[in-house]
Amino acid sequence: MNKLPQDFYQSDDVVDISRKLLGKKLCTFYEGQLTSGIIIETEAYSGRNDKACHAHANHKTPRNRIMFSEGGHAYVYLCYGIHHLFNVVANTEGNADAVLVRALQPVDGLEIMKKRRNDISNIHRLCAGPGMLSQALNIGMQHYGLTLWSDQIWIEDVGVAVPDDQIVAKPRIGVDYAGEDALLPWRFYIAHSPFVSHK
DNA sequence: CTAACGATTCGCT
DNA sequence: GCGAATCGTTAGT
Repeated sequence: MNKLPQDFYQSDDVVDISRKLLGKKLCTFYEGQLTSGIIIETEAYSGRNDKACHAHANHKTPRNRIMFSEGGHAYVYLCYGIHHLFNVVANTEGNADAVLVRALQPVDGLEIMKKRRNDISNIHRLCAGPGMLSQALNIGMQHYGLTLWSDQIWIEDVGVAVPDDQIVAKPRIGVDYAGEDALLPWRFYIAHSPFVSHK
């Protein structure tokens, strides 16, 4: 077990952190059960200039307050009243950047994750979206604000190196409301992976 | 206090 | 491909 150190998250380049999270392993431990997956797809959000970001123009609200903390915390929120979306808080205190984790290649606790996902049979669809992976790993508001080296949720370096030419950069999903910022190529995924989300 | 709306997913056509 | 589900957050009255 080799959890990422806090300084991994404290760079002021959230796009770089977003790319570097590809190939890392996101894990949760709940009721004696370990579930995890390799991060296949991410999106970067910047509080400073990015209209798609919840903390756009550094606007702080009760929901997004954890984004203003130092990097390495979990930012979880409820979307469409149904889905919990998991983000990695980045940068230093007062700089509200975050990385949305959008897809995983399932690794540990396959049967448990399938059960949580209503006995889905297609392994490629098990964690192929931000709401899906949260359901599979049982990520919820109980994780809001936890550090990513805690005992309940954490991210490991498992020695997987994703070469730059294997990283695809595309515009982010579901942020049409952000105007020109919706065009930024801040969605990243591992080329040819069958575990990537799709609209 | 009220109302509009999502960083989505699933089922049905 | 399309539309419903579903409710906390947010901004405005």
